[in-house]
Amino acid sequence: MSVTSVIQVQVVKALDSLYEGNFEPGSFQLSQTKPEFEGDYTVVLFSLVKQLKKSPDGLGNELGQYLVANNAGLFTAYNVIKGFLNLTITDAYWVSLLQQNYKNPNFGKAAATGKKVMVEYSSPNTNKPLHLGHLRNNFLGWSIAEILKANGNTVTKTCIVNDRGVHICKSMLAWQKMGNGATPATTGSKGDHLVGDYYVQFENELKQQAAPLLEQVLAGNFTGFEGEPLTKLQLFVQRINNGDAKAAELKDEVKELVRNNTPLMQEVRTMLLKWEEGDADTLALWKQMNEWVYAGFNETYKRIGSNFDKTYYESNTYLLGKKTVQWGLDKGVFFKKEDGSVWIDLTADGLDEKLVQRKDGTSVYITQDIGLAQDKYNEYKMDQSIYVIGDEQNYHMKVLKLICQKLDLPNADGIYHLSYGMVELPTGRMKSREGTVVDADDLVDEMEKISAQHTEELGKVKDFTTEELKQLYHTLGMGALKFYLLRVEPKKKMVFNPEESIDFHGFTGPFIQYTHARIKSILRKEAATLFTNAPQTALLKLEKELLVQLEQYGSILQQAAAEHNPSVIASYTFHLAKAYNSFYTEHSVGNAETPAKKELRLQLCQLTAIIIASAMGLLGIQVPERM
RNA sequence: GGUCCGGUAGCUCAGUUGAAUAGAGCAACAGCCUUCUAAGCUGUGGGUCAUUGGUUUGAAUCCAAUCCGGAUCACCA
Repeated sequence: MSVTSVIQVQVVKALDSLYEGNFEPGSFQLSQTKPEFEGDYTVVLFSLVKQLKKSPDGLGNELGQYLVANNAGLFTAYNVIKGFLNLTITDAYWVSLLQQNYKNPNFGKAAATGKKVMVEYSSPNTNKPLHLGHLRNNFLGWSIAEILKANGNTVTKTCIVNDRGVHICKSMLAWQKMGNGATPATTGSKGDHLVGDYYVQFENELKQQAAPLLEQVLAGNFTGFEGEPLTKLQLFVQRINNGDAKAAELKDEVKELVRNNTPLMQEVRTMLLKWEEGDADTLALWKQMNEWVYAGFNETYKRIGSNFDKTYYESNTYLLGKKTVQWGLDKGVFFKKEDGSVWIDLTADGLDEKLVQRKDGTSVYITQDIGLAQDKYNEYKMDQSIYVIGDEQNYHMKVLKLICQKLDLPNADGIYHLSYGMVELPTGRMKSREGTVVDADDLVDEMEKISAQHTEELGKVKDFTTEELKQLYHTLGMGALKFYLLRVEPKKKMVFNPEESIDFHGFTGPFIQYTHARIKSILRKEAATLFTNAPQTALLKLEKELLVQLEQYGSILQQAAAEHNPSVIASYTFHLAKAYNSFYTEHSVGNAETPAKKELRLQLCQLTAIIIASAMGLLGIQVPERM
């Protein structure tokens, strides 16, 4: 049980015996005492003052006296200042906590709850390599899965690979037209990059084809267009020419319509139809190119430490929602329009009418997602299903959950969208069409290079073998990168400036890794004298501050899981490392004043190292023995 | 236009279930290595918590309005 829970219980007991009323741990606030006051934890008295109609001073003193008198092992002193009751915990309590846990590798982690959770993350398209945005997604998904495990849940990590559709057909078509049979082997390119290059080539070609057509359309010549696109174009162009305030947006719409009317896009659509019909040549090419991509992805995943228990492929799941549509119609949750298309009315919930099946009978994105959600549940029967997806899909995920709830699916209430903000450049969003995307492989290379540079400058590991150095550079580079992306609250968008390299000082991964290496250096030297005396001794200020922080790890793990927020752990671990470093510079472990002091400090070192390694592990970050 | 999210130090961010004088890191400046790793430690300066009004003993935090930035509102995925 955490210290705060213990205190809460004792305060409730005290209140019950001193006053009339119904008290529970939630009746008052308990917080850590601010450093400028005497004490460890503080009861905020205002809510009780109101309830009991007593003066803050009177209540504080009565409560403080009672607590100290009746909990000799727990409280040693109290003081009351302006409605705050500051309580000092006995050193004996802290020391015994340390002694019981200093070699417990599972300190802070919860026992099994029997709950099953699925975390879906990464979910790449197979037409281009992973970029910085995917990294945030991967790190978040992996980390939240581990955090949930640490809280006693059974977790399944999954990935849905978007391996079919217009996007991959674009790469396929460009490769057919311009590839001359190039393969990763003949070009020496990583498979995902090779396929991505053809995607870029397609987009360039498309741009060229669309440019004269766009000019023609903007000049009012709509030859070659018919039906709905024609009506839209005529309207939009007219509005642009009339100086509409939204001219820029309208022009984008026009551009999109024009692009879709080019011969190249016709070819892509033909190819997609062939794929759907099962055309052998098309399927063979599709399979071949996807395999190149998977080989590339696997290399990157291995490097960044992403892994999945189960991988779904969209080509296998995209038809799954179809039978649900009929079922939803039968239940009266969906309705059919005259043209045969199927919809759900969400206007009562403040949303719109949403299409779930096209008039031609094919299913749309949301329908596929409903189908996949059912499929997942049938196989895993999980209590919660977390989707790590960017915030541009907030609306989509809201709709998905709502539809599942209206269909009364057993998995519906467990759907949780872990939404995260985009990673932007100082110039704005990354745009693949404009080539401003920060490539994941390049970035990892860069981080390892910088790590090597720093390490060489400091010259502390000159005896390392080449292999050990390589490992260290990777550990440090990934530590810096992962920490950088995870230290910010997920839902906030963040800016990455490629000009300023990611830092290695201050609130960073390497700072914490360094702290760990420092501790290990001591423990290597002092291992022989470990723990022979009883470290019953009074705590110095910095010793206690460190210990108080160590104790909080369990609560931090709970908070991180409850909020689905790894940045809570990043923040905590940084503060812990800071507390350790302050302690370290002020007090010697090896040359401690007495043997008992030495042992106490060694135990502090040991538990700090355990928690740093554990916490960083939950962020997917390794900690080195030396650096 | 509707809905949602954000706005805190020069920069990047904590703090948002209301509570003591709003905190870190980076950058700037001043100190600290004959002693366990200086990727460290200690200190200084830096704030109209977007704005206005409200609720409250008490508001960065809750409510309302406004301003700024972003996302989304496809028979795309």
